[in-house]
Amino acid sequence: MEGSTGEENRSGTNDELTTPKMASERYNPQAAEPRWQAAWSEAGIFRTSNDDPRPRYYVLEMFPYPSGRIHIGHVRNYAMGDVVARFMRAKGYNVLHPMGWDAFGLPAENAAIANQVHPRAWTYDNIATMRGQLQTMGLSLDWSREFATCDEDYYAQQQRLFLDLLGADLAYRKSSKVNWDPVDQTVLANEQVIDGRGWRSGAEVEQRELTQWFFRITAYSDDLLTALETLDRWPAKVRLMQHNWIGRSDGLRIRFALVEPAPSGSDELEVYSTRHDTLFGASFMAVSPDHTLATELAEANSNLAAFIAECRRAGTSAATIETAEKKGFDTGLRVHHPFQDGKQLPVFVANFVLMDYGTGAIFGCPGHDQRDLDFARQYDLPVVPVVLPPDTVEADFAIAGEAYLGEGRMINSAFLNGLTIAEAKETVAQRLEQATMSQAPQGVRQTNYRLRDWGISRQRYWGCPIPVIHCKSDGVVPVPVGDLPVRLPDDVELGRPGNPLDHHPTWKHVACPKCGKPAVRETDTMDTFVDSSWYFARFTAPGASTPTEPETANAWLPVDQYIGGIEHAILHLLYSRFFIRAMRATGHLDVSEPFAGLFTQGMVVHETYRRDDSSWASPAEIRVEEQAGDRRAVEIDTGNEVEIGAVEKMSKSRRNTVDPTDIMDSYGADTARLFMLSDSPPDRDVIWTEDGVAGAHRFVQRIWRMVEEWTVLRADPAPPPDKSASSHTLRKSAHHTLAAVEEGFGSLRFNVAVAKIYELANAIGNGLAERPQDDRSRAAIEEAIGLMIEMMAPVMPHLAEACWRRLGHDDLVATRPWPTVDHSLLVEDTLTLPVQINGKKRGELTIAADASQVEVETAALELDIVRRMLDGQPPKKVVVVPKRIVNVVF
RNA sequence: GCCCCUGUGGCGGAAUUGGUAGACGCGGCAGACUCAAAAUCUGUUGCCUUCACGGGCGUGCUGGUUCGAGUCCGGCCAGGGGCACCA
Repeated sequence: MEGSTGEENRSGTNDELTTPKMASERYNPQAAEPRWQAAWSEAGIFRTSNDDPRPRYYVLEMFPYPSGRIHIGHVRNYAMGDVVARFMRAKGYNVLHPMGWDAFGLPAENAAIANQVHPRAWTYDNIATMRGQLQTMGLSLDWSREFATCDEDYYAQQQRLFLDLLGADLAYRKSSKVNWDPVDQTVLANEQVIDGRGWRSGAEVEQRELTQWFFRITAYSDDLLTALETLDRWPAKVRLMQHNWIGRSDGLRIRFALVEPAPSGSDELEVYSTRHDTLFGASFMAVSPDHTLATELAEANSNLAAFIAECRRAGTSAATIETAEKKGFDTGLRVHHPFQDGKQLPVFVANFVLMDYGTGAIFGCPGHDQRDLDFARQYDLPVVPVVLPPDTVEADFAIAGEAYLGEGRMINSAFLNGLTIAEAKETVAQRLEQATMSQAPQGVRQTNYRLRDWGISRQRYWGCPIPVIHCKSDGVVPVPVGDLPVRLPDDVELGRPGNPLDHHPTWKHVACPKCGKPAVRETDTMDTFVDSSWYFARFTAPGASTPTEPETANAWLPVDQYIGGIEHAILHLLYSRFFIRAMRATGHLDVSEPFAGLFTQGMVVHETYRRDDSSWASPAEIRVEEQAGDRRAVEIDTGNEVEIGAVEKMSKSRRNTVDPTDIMDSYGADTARLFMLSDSPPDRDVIWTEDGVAGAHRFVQRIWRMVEEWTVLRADPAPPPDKSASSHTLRKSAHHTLAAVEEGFGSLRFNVAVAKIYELANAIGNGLAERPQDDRSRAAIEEAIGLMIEMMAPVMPHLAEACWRRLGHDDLVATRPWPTVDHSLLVEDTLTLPVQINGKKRGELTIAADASQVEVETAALELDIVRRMLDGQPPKKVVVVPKRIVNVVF
C-alpha cells in the first residue's frame, strides 16, 4: 500500500485549476474501501491461530441462510459483531471471528423446482454472491475457516455425531403425531401450518401417527432449566422465554380406583395434578381421546369411537383450539374418591385433555380451573368451591362464570379446612403417599416439563441424511463410521410430491451392514436446526477429521459473545444448549454451555408506501418531499402521491425493503456500518431513513475533511496569530471520550460510543478553528485526531485506515493496540456543582475538587442567590454530596 | 387468559444507576459563502410567560418514599412481545 492519492476524488476539470491546498477533496469510499480490504487480507491479520498464546475471545454472529442476497438485517448483525471483534483484537485478545452458511433447507428445493436448477448449484451460487457482498462490508473475518452446512465434510461429521447420540440413547425412533400434508406427502413443522393448512399446497393438514427420529432433549430438562441461572450475560427476556418453554411443574400423580374394571382388566385410573389441594372439589374425571382407556372402550362402543375420531379431526392450530368448545363423552365408568367414602366420579373422554402431558388423564375441579368449569357447565356437573378467597365470607362465596384461581384457605374439604393452598397440597401429598393401593402408594410426587423431545425427521431432499439402514432381520442398523458420509444423490426428482430420497430408483437400496442381505436406507433427512446446533464448535477446528478436536473446542468455547435475532430465543438457542450437553456426553467437548454472552439485536424497519390502488410502492420508487413539517411521498415515475404508512419490519410483501448493496455502492460500507450502529440502541428496532444514512455519510466526509485540513494546517510555515488556549481542554476531552468509548464498545452500547466520538469530533473541529500554532496545541490536536481515528476504527475501519495513512503513518490501524487512557487527565481540579434550594436548582458553585464538605457548604451559603432566598434565616439542613450536588433546605 | 418488556422534545435517543433532564444525531428556523444551486460553515431550537433580566411548567397518568425521583414502591392507562386447553 503506497502513497496517499486515490482516496481523493479528483473528478471534474475545474479541480485541476484550483489550488489543491485548502480545497478539501471528498473522501471516495468506492476507491478506498477495496484497497484497505486488500491490505488487511495481504497482511493476514484476521486469520486466527489456535496456538496463539494471547487470551482467547470468540465472537460470533448467527450465520446466514444463503437466500441469494444479504439483507439489511445482516448488515446490522455483522456490523455489531465486527465492532466487538476489532475492539477485542485491539485490546490484545486472540480473536476468533468466523463466518459460514446455514445452507440446507427447503427454499433450495423450491427454487430448484421453480427455476430448473439443482439445489446444490442454487445454494453455492448464492453463497458466492453473498460472500462477495459480505466482503464489501470490510468485516474482520477469518475466511479460512468458512464452511457451509451442506458441504459433504460438514454433514459427514454431523452424521457421525448422530451415530454417537444414537449410541448414547439420545437419539431414538418413536411413533408420534405429526402434521401431515396429504398433497405434498410430507411432514410439516408447526410453523409451516397456517390456519390448519399446508403453507405450500393449501391442503388441510392432518394429524398423522408416524414413526420419526427424535433427540432426547428432555433428558436435560432440569439441567437446561437450572443452568439458565448461570447465563448472566444473556438477556433476561430470552432466559425467561426458555424458562417458560421448558415449563417445569411440580405435582402429584394420583391413582383412582375404578368402581368396575376397564375392559383391559385394569382397576385404576392414574392422573396428574398440580392442584391436588382441590381434590375435594373434584366432580369428574377426564381422559384424552388418545388414552388407552378411551381406545379400549371405543372398541365396543361405536358412539365413543365416532367421538374420538371427531376430536382427532379438529386441528391443533391456535385458532382452532381457541374457538373449540369443551366436549366430552361419558364412558359410564366411575371411580372412587380417595378421601370421601361412597363418593363416585364419572369418567369422561374429553377433547381438551392432552395425551402427551402428565398421564393423559385429569381429575376435574370446576371451582378452580376454568376449563373444568366450562366443561362442568356443559354437562351439568357439580361445582364445589374449596378455596375461599381472603376476606370473604363463605356464605357469600359462589363460583359463577369464572373459576377462582387465587390464594385462600380451604373449605368444604374435611381435614383440609382452614389450611392454605400450599399446606393443603402438602397434606394431600403426604396422605396419598402413605395410602396403599395394590401394594403401592396411591400418590407419588412428580415433576413434569412442558418440553418435548425434538422431532428431527424431515421427508426432504436438501438436508443431512440420517445415517441408518433398516434391515428386515436386524432392524435399525447404524451406518458404520467407515462408510460415512451417506451422500445425497445428485440425480434427484423434486417436482413430484413425496420424499425425493424415498422415490429415488436406487439410492436407498443397500446391503445390511450386519447380515449383508438387501436392506433400505433411512430416507428422512435431519431438521436443519440440527446443522446450526453445533456449527460454532466446528469453527474451532473446521478441518478436523472428527466433529471437533476436543481440546481446541474446550479452549475456545463457550462463545464469548454471540449476536443474532430474538426470533431464535427458543429454537436455535435451546437446541444448541442441548447439543453441547449431548456432545459432552459423547466426548466431543467438555463445556457446559455454548454461548456465555448473548446479545439479541433489534430489527431494521422502514416506512411503507401505498398507492391509491392499494398496491405497495418500494422506497426506491418514491421520493419524500418535506414542506413546513408536512411530509408527503410521491412516486417518481408517475408523480402520483402515495400514502405514507406504518413503519414495519422490512418484508417482500410490503415492499419496504432497501438493498444494502445499493447503500454501499453509493455511500460506502463505512456509512452503512455507522448508520446501523449510531442513534438506536442495538437491541431495539432501528428505522431506516434516507436522512439518517445521509447524516452518517456527512460525518464520514467531515472526518476526512478535518484530517485533510489538519495536514495542511500543521505544515503551514506562516502561522496566523495563535489564539488557542485550550490544549489541555482538548486533551481532557480526548481521554474522556476514550474512556467512554471503551466502556460503550465493551458493553455493546454502540450508539452511545458513537455519540461520544461525535462529541470529540466537535471538540477537535473547534480546536482547528482556532488555528493553533504553539507546539502544545499542535501536539494536543495531533493526539486527539489520532485517538479519534483509533476509536472509530472498529465502526468505520476503512475511513480510519485512510485517515491514518493521510496523517503520515505507515502501519495499519487494524493492527494497532487499543490506546491507553491517561487517567490523570480525567481528574478535575475544580468542579462546578449544582446548588439546589429546597430541591430545586437555583445556582452553581465552582470550587476546588478537593474542598472539604464544610468548605463546600460554607461556599454554597455565601452564594448571592442562596443568601437572598434564605433572607437571614438559618437553613434547616444542608446536604452536600461530594462531587455531585449541594441542597440547601430551609 | 397467563407471563414479560417499554412509555423522556417534532423524531431516533442520552442521563455517571437516587444527584444540573434532553448529550449526540435527524428534522426545523435564521445567517455566511455563491450570479444561483449543491456542498460546507455559524447560530438557534422542550413548553408557557416576559421587550428584557427573569419566572413557571416539564420524563404516560396518579399516589407515595426521600433533602432530592426519568430512575425506587403502590394503583391505573397505552403500546409491544412471548406462551397458550401443559391439569
